[in-house]
Amino acid sequence: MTDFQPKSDFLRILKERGFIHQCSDFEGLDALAAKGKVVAYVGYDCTAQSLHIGNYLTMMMLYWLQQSGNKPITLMGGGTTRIGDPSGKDETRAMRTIEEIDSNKAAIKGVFSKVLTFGEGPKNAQMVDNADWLTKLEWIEMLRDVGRHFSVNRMLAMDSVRLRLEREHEMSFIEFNYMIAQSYDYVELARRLGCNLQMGGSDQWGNIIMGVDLGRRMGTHQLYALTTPLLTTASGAKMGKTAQGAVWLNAEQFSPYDFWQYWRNTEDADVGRFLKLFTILPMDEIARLEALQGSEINEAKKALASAATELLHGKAAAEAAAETARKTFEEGGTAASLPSVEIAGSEVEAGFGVLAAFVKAGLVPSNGEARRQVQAGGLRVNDVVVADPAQVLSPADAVHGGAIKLSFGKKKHVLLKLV
RNA sequence: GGGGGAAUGUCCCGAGCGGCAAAGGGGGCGGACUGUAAAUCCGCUGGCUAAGCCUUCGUAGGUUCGAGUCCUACUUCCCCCA
Repeated sequence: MTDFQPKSDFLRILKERGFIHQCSDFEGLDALAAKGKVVAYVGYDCTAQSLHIGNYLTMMMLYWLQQSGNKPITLMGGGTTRIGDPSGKDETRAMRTIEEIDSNKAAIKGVFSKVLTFGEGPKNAQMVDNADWLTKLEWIEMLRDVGRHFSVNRMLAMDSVRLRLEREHEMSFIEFNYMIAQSYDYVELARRLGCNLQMGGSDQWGNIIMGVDLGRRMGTHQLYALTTPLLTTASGAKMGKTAQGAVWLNAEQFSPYDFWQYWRNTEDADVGRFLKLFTILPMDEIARLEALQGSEINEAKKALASAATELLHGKAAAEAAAETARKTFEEGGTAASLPSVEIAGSEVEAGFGVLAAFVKAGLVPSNGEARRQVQAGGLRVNDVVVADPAQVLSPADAVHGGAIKLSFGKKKHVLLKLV
């Protein structure tokens, strides 16, 4: 890969921005891309109410694909999610109900239009759902047409299966079939939409390659595979995890402000890499930001946060988040746009315990945790450290335009609004 | 089908002579230091109407003043034999 010099814009951009981990055939794919004839898809699981940062990476690949004159397809895994992908998992996840999957699917769909342009045109993005064909298959027919092309010997050698077997962890038959379903998806999309490239995370390599292989055996045009590297931070942690959980792409589950903060807190060593992967800033601008040293790197982090947030949540949301952060951190003031939680004024008049207030604000999960944090000096009311767990809040504390500012640690702030 | 072993703090791994809210580690959170970074150091890491009370060790019973620890049955997983 390192010595391959792509001629097409698509692969050139992906390569210089660090999206490429493995590809089944660089030359072949490059030739197609140069002619704008790539129709690529990425499959998305419907296991949660929102996609997360890992998915953002493949969405960016689809973005560059479309920008370079090719056609992107987003595949909703309405069918495959009913099976459950065993790749990279030690144990079977809880089975999801069909209602749950459908509800997740509905919640996820909207996010793609933030980055891709959908429509009927030949280069417009298209969304499909594999439930449309997978749920209609006939068992015997499926075995004869598709099943005969799969070697169980090879399937057993796949990482997703082998690792389970080696560790003597259970793998049920339904999961064993996941790769067949995914391979079949690829062939189906090749036939229906002329799809010729499947992209995904590096853990999907095996599944994708199986699809390429199935296509050859079933007589489709040549199919290609392209994967991105596993996302980790410079210090080795899995990306996308925060105190609250995953970094979701839906604003309802992870606010634009939190999203902005997530990128703002990037480790120094990751800034350049993330700018290339998660923003569409031009490469020379990234090179300039990357060259910053010492505390100047903070400028690069702000640029990263704003650019990434703008792409996903829009310019207004990104600017608001940046402004809130500036007031909060650089001026030490209180921005009215900090996340807020409402509380009945009457409740506070009667005297409201600090511990309960922090729980109410959602900053700590329990009274006990709040109590511990008081001991550790981690809680502040209106920027004053809470020293006494028995402290009581009153309406007089609502000094920020009818709100009390509660802080947990240095970075998490919530306004408790009296109503 | 027969024999043996294992399930622990609902994030994970993992110790646990009958007195245990239960060792240790990872992870996480907070504090100090900084640049809203990393590294390092310190503290915390079941709930509550909190010097007390309540609920936890696969499930259900039992023995005992007292059970994660002993007994019985059941569930699940692993290993060996057939």
